[in-house]
Amino acid sequence: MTTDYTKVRNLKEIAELAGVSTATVSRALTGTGRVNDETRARIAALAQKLGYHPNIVARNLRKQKTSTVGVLVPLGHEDIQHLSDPFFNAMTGFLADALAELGYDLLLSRVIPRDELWVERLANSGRVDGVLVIGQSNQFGALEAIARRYRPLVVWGGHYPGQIHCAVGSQNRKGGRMAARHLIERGCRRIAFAGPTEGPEFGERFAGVCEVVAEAGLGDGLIRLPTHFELNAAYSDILDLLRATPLMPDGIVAGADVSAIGVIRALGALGYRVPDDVRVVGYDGLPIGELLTPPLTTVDQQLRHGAGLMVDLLMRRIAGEDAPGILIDPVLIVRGST
Amino acid sequence: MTTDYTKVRNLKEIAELAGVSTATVSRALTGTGRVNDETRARIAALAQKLGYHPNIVARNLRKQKTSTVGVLVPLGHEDIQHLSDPFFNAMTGFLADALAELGYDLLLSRVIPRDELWVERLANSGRVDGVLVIGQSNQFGALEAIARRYRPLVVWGGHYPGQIHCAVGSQNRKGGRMAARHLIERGCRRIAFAGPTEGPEFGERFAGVCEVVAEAGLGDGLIRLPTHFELNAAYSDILDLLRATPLMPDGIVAGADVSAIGVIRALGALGYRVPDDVRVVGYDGLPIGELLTPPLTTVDQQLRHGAGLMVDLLMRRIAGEDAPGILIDPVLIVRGST
DNA sequence: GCTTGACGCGCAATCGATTACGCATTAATT
DNA sequence: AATTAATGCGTAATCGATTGCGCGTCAAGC
Repeated sequence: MTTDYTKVRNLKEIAELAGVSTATVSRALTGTGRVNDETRARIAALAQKLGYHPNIVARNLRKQKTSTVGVLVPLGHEDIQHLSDPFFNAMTGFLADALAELGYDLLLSRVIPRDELWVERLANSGRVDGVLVIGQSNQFGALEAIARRYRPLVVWGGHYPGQIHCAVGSQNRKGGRMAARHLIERGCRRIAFAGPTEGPEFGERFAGVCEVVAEAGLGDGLIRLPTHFELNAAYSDILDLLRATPLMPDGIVAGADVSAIGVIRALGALGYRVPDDVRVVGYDGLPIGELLTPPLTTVDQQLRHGAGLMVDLLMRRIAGEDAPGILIDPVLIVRGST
Repeated sequence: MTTDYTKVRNLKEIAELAGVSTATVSRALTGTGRVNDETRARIAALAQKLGYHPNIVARNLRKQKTSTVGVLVPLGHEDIQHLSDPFFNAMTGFLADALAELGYDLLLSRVIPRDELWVERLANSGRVDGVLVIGQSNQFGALEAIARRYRPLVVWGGHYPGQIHCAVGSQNRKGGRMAARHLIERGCRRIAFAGPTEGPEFGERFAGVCEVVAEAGLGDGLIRLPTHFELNAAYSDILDLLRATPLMPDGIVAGADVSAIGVIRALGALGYRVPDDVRVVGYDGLPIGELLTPPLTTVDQQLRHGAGLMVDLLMRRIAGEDAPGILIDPVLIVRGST
């Protein structure tokens, strides 16, 4: 079958060529409504021959439905942070897989939230049926406000008392505890937490570490190493902090795998060996952790599973159901870095 | 300022409340056309107060322009291959960064090409101003046909004589040569190529390796280890192939970094040490290569730069210019695996 | 032979915003 | 004072597809 590729722009042109109305062409091509089989076949053949593709924008406008989901990455104050960050990357990849499975497309938008409206601008733009947000960043309040009036919204992040917005995430405090306990079991006595301590998720992880350290009677040895999130920034931060610290840690919990990589590099640069001199635990369970030198012990948030849950919840919310959030049980994966 | 969030759905409602026509509201909010300053301020305040957001779908339909770029990942016959593959992931991340820089959004669509229309379905859907395709896969012919009638299209992939579609990629044959030459300089005498050999890009890389091996008079030692692209599949493929091969290679060029990781794992599983027993070179220059055990020597395609070029070319093509493709000079990054 | 209903299809409204055109009103010009 | 120009804003068409309503035709039912 040859294809003509005459410029067929819309239904109307096909309708004229077929000698029917646009309504009939629409019904014939979408398979809805009653159309004579012969007519339908004729129209379908014509459309195929002329290389016609429906204008999805027009369809979306009319149907008020898009089969597209928006994915937003709020960058908070970390302006440097890129979408190409391994965590966001892994997450968007998993989300894309899960959405593709259901025939949904993914509209990716990086946002630097300046006002309370950063979600709604996309949500109410008519371009998406629902919105997924990766990370609560410093936008917890904004997310609460938005969730009150926009239902098809699912966030990757933590759960807090009275929280309104639907979130999927791991039990951060528990994860923090697991990491700290593991280090103590390995014999560490001077535990440090490295990474951002702002934001609800990091804050909880840090809190979990604090609890365990205190319970073990090692409170005096707790060292706080506040760093940026991003790999290179974390690297130089930690370098400075370790040089300055009066008390060198023998075990470090990093707030994220990406930070852990920075930590391990900095330790290497300062001549410390991992895990011999200092043991390091990450947090996230990124696929690359397994490939590192040494392979990274980490608190696995099971991101692929989490992405699947997010999409599942979102679909139920798009359908009108008031699906509640879910917490994932973190799993400690012990590898070479401890 | 309090925000009401009465359900304001469209311009019309604002127009009624403001006592003006929708035309005026539109002009006031977009800043086009002549509107009295006072009226404009009044309308803007009202819109802000009521939490109004324009319906972008309607705007796109009317303006025939979307500020959105489609990114397509053709999966060829590799049905297993996910969007979460590190290569696609890195690439989409870089593209997202470059597009965000220009205020464009990214519509991600995974495609399994069944017919010649997989690009046009998106291109002519009215949802995007242009299309980026990551990888030529087995769709070279289809891309040629499409490029003939759809201009705002840029592909990541190779260049071939008479090629019509605009592509950005590295000089694959040259890259293959660099990798092979490096192994020979390191003393390797039995060179293997591991990875897919189908598809234009891999084919050229393989060809480059062949040339150098032949020029060095080592043609008899050339070993071909055809594997799948994906990490785990490559791992098991290469495991079988190495067990079966009569001639064990002492240097392996992998067609891609992802394949290289599979190769290194398989070698480890069989008790070979890298680089002591076998040296391995990857191809791509993925960020994770640096973090591997051992760090991966690789032919760097400079993906971030390439993504920037793709976006740049696409913008020029959207503007009507007939921008030609560009080839990136690959750079050999020597690390621990050789 | 008349009624009923299924079928096939067209008419026209609709989704929400943009914009060409034109009509008043007011200000500037000679 | 008359003419011209600038300003402010409304009317209505437009982008391209979907769909409720209704009309005509033909076959089945009684």
